[in-house]
Amino acid sequence: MPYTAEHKAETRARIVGSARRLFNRRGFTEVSIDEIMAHAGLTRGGFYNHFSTKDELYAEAISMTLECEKMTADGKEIDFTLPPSRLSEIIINAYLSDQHFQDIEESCPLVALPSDTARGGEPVRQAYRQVLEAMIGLFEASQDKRGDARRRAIAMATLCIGGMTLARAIDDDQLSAEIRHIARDTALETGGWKAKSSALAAE
Amino acid sequence: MPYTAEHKAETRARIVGSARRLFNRRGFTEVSIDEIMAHAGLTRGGFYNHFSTKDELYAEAISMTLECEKMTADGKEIDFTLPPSRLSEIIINAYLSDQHFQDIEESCPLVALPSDTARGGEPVRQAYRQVLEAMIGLFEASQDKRGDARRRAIAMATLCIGGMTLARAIDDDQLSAEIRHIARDTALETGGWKAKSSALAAE
DNA sequence: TGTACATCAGTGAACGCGCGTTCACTGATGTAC
DNA sequence: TGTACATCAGTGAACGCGCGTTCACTGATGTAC
Repeated sequence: MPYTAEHKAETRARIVGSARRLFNRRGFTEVSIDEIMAHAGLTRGGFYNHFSTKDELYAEAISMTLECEKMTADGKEIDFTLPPSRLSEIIINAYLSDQHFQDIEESCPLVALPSDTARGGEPVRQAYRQVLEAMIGLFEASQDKRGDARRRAIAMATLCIGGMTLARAIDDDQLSAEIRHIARDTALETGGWKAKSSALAAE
Repeated sequence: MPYTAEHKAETRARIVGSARRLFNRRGFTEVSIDEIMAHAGLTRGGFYNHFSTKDELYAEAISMTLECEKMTADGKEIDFTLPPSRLSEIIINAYLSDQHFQDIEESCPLVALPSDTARGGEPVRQAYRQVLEAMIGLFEASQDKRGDARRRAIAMATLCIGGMTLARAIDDDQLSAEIRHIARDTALETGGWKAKSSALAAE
């Protein structure tokens, strides 16, 4: 067997990674297979050695978030061995941060691609749900000493994703920051943490 | 002058309305000018008598929500002369309802097109912001007897839009309903109203 | 009131272009001997 | 250890197709006389 299985897996992962970044920036349909392959250092035709159709790639580009847990906060990698409560607090702050607001390519797909996913087929929407459930599960684990854990976790996730989605869609950076600060503080309060700067966020 | 000015304005409005419905369902770039014109009862070429480019249409399709206040709740038109507090309560319930979840074509563009808008030019993002500000303003007016009115209003808007956006993106109707119920109840509580069915929403 | 005319909303063929996908190929690689 | 070979990851030209936009046109209409 020429070329190892790892070689093929690595190439495949490189294609998915390239697609993820391009999709985050421009959406599923506006990115061509040509571009995805070029960014992965390959040429057009080879795509079909790894995927049978472009649609197949959408779900993988979203699911990738579950595998590579290389999320960062303040430039440092997030330590996933921290206790759930501390971890969730860090994630809420990172999620609605300036850094996540600006770094579209490395964005969480839940923020970058909700409309594209809603119009997509079953596999993409399943992948999107799985990433969302992972986020909700993480928040829920941080609430185990309080009642209504799941309810709070879903409210927190909605505030994080919804807040950043709105911030990205509008043309006014000041309003974007205000929405992100309020979403962050409300999510933190919902989870039982102290809001960072409610007064500052209002102006 | 052949054809009245109203005739041209009506045709133009028909094109924008046709575009609005198609965009809500499939997004900006996946809808062709051919389709938009056909749904408006016209042919391809005439488009450029009304708009100089396809991009110009995006902003108008979103702004349209501000003009035609024909929102409905439980099948009835919403009465915008109601006091702000009662009006906001009705709108939150309508926003996260089954009806709004299912009726994609007549959807609020804030839910249907956030990703498309984030990738769009300045005019689209301005239109999106104006519709969002109208929603925030309406919620803010309902809070005038309470402190932190704007903060609460932005949290309510984020829960409404974020909750419905997530509900539309996933492949599990039960989880969609759970998210919508929790977003609705949390928004209602944030505004000082009674939640409808917190217990039921949890399961 | 009736008619000739100028206007311009609407038509539909045509343009260049880039897309997703196919396919015959090529050449780097691991394996058998 | 060295070599011939089979495999298949990757190549790039080609396919049919639909897009946004242009343009010469046509014919319904309001207006001037």
